[in-house]
Amino acid sequence: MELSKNFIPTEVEAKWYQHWMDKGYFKSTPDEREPYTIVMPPPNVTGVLHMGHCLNNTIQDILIRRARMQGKNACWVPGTDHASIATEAKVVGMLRERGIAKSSLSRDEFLGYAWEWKEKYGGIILQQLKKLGCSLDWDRTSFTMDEDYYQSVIKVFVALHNKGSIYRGKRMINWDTKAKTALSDEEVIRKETNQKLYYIKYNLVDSNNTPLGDGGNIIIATVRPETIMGDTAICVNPNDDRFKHLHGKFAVVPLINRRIPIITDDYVTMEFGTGALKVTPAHDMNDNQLGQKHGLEVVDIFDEDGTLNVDAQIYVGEDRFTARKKIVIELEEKGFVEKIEDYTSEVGYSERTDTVVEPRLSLQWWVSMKELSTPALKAVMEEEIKFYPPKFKNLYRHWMENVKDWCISRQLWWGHRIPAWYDGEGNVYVAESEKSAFEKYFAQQGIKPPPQGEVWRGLFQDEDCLDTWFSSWLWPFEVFKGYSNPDNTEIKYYYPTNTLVTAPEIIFFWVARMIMAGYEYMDAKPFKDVYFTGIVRDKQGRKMSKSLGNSPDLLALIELYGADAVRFGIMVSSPAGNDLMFDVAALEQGRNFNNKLWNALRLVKMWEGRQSPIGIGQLATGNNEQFAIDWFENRMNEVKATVEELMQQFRLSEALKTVYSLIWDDFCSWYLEWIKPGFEQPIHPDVYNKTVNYFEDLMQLLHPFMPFISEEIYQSLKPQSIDLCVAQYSKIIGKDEAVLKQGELLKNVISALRDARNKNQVKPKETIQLFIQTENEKAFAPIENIIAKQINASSISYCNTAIANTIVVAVEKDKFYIEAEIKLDAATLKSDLLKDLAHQQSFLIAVQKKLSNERFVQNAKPEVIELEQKKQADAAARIKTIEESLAGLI
RNA sequence: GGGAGUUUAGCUCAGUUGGUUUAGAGCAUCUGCCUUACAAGCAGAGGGUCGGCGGUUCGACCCCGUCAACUCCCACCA
Repeated sequence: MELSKNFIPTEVEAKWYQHWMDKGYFKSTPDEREPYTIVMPPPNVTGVLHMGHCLNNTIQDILIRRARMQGKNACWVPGTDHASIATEAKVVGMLRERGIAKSSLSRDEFLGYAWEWKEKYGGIILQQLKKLGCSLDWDRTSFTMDEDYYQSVIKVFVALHNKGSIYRGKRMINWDTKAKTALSDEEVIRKETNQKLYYIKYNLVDSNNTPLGDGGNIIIATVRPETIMGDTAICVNPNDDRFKHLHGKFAVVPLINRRIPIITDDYVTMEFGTGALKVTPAHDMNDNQLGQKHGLEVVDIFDEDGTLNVDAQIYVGEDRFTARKKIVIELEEKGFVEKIEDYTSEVGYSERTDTVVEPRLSLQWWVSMKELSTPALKAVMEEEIKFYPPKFKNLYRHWMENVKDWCISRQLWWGHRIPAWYDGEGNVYVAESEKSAFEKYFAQQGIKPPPQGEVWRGLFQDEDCLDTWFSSWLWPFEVFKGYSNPDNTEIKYYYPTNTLVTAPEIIFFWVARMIMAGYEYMDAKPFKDVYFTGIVRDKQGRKMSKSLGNSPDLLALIELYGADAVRFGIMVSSPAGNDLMFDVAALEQGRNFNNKLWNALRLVKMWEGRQSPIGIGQLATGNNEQFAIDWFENRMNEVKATVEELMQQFRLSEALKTVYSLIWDDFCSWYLEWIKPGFEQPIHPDVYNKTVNYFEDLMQLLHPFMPFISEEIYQSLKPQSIDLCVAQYSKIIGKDEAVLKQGELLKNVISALRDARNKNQVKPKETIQLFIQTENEKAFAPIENIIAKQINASSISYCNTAIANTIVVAVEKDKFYIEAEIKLDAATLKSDLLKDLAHQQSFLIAVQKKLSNERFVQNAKPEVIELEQKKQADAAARIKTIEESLAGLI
C-alpha cells in the first residue's frame, strides 16, 4: 500500500466515526464495570457550534475516551436546552420574516411554529459535534422539553410550592422591554455606559400650594428625566443644612404640575449631585424601597414594551428613550434645566436581547433559596464536590452566602407553562394538571364537582413559562429519569455523575442550582468534579462575539486542518483554569503534528518489508539497538505515569504537551534515528516488532486527544484484533532510572558534538573521527555506535590523553576530540573554551561560598549539602579539563 | 465600594511542602542543511537581574508586607 506524503484527514475522519458508531462503542448500558458518566451541558437549540463548545466538548471527549480505555463503562449523554427566551426570540423573528405577528396567533398556534422550528434547527449543533469526533451515546439524546422531562419540571414546581418554597409576589424585577418578560438578576449584564446627568429645577410650594419665595425651587440630579412623571417625592438627607428649611414642604413636578412631598432619609448622599433625590418608586429599585418605607404613592408610567402610558400624562405612547430626548428639550425650553453633565455609570442590559433593563414592579413567581442553598454550599466547601481550578470555590461561596430569591416566571410561551390556575376571584391553585387544579378548587370552595362528561369551567391557567434554568437544573438526574422514575436501574448506576465540564460564566445560573436540585431530589451530589474551562478569546484577548466578527467558523477550520488538528490546537493553547487566546497558528501546529505522525508511519511501513532474515532472539550486537529499545521502553513508562498524574489533576493541556514531546522528540527524533538501518539496509525483526509495539502504545496514549489519526495509524501498523477506540490501557510499570540517565547522557553527548560540528563549520556530509577520553569506557560500549551514527563519525576510539589539533568537547566528566578534515579555527575554539571556563569558575565560586558558610552547613539538610559538594567536585573537574584543553591548543 | 485573581524569554504559559549544576516548554527569531519518513521537515543557537521596593531565612520565582499595572466577579448610589 502506497501512503500519501501528507496526512489527509477528511476521508479518514468520516470513515472512523462511522465505524465506531457501527460498532456501538459509544453506547452504554449498566453492567458490572465501574461507570464513568458525563452529562453534556446542553447547548441551546438555537445554537450553532462555536469555539466555546469546541473547547468544552473536546475536553469531555478526552475524559470519556480515556475512561473508556481504562476499562470503565463510559457514558456521555448529549442533549439540548429549549432556551426559552432565545428560542422564542428566534421564532418570533422567523414569523416576522414570513409576515406573521406573534400577537395574531393563539398560544397553540405559536407553539406549533416553535416546535416546527426546533425540529428543523434544534439538532444541528449535535450533528456538528460528530465532526469533532465526540463519542456521545446518541441513543440517550435528551431535550429539556421532552414529555417526561416536562412533567418532571412541573412536578418539581408543585412539590416546591407544596413545601412553601415557591411563592408568588409583587416585587421589583428586571424587565426586558423587547422580550416583554421578567429576567432573573443573573440574566442582567451590567455595562459601563456613557450618560448625561440632568440637573432639573422643581418649583416649591407650601401645603396650600402657594409658591415659596426666594427663588422657590429645588434642583435634583437624574439620569432619567423621562421618569419625572412617576415621581412621588423628593428626598434629602435629614442632616443636610442646605435643605433643612424645606422639610415638610412640597415640590411641583415640572410639565405635569403634580405636587409631591419633600421627605428626608439617611439613604441620600449629600455629596452626590445636588444632595436632593427625586423618588420614583415604580421605576427604580432603591426608590421603591424608599417608597415603601415612607408610604409613598406608586405611579407606573410605562407599558410592558417600555413606552409611556396614560399615567405619564404626556408623551403617551412614546418609547422611553425618545421620550427622554423630547422631555429634555421641553424642560430646557421652559427653563427647568439648570445644567447637563456627562456622566458614566453601570447600566443593566438584558443578556438575551441586549436592551436596557427596566426595573418594573410586577407579580411573579419566586423560589426561596435559603433552604436549598445550605447543603449545596456545604458540599462544595467540604469538597464533597471538587472544583477545578479551586479558586472558583470562593466565588461560589460568596454567591451562595448572599443568595437572593429566584424569579422563575417568564412572560413567554415557549417553555414549561406554570402549573397554576386562577379562579374568578384571583385565588390560585397549583397542581400538576388542570384536572387536579379543579379538584383542589372544588374542595376549597366547597363545590360539588359537576358530573363526569360535563365540561369544568371557571379556572384559567397562568399564561407564563418557567425560567429555562428551572428545567436545566434537573439535567444530571432527569436524563436518566431519576425524578420521573425514581430508583430505576439507570439512575442507580450512573448517578452521581463523575465530571461536569462547563464555563465559569454559568456557575450561578446552572452549576449551583444543579447542586441544589441534586441534594433536594436525589439526596446526593449531581457530580464529583467540576472542571471549569476558560473563556475562548481571540489573539488580541478579546472575547469572541458575533458583533466583533472574531469568531471563526469551526466547521471550516475542521475542513481545513482536520478535527484532530483543531482538537490539538485548542487543547494545547488552553492552560488549566485560564482563558485561552485562540490562534490558528496552534491549529497549524496540530496539522504539522499529524503530518509528523503520518511520516513516522511511512518510515516504519518502509521497514516492514525489509526485515533481515536473522532469526528471532538473535539481535545483532554492535549496533546498539538493544540500548535504544531499553531506553525508549523506560522513557515511555515514565511518561505514561506523568500523563496519568496530570490527567488526574485535570491538567489536560500539559498532558497533551507531554505526549506530543514524547512522540516528536523522544520517539521520532531520537529513538527512530537510533534504530534506523543504513540506506536500504534490512532491519532486525525484533527491533521492527518492538518499534511497532511502541508506536501502538503511543497511539493509544494519544487517542483521547486525537482520536482519528491515532486509530488510522494503529490500524495501518498491522492487522488488529481490536479497535484502538476500545483498546484497554495496560498497567503502568516502573522505570529503570539508570537506563534513563544513560539515555540523557547519550542525548547530551550527541547534542554537544553536533553543536561543536556546527560551530566549527564542519559540513553535515563530512565524516569525522571521534576520540573519547573517559574513565568509564564500559558506559559507552552500548551506545558508541549510536553516537557515531548521529554525529556522522567514521570511527570511534578511546584515548588517555588529549589529541592535538582536534575540537574538544567536554560533557560531564568525559572529553571528546573531533578530528575533521577542515582546518580548525584555533581562535574560535579558544574563545569558546574561555567562555565555558569563566562560566564554570563563577559557578564554582558560588558553590564554594555556600559551602564555606557555617550557617548553611549547620542548617541545611544533609542531602542538600551532599549535592552542593558534588556540584563543587564536578565543577572543579570540568575546570581542570578545560584548562588542559587550552594548554593543548597552543 | 467589596472580593478574587494575574504579573516568569518577543508571544502563550509550566515551575508540585524554599535547596536537583546560577530558571523550563511550545510558538516566533537567527544560523546551517532539499541527508532516500517528514522543508507542514532536520540539526543547532540566541533570548529572562522571575512587575518595583522592603522583610523573614544559611538560602526566595516560591513565604510575609507594601506599591504599581492588568483581568474577572459581586454591589442599589441617583
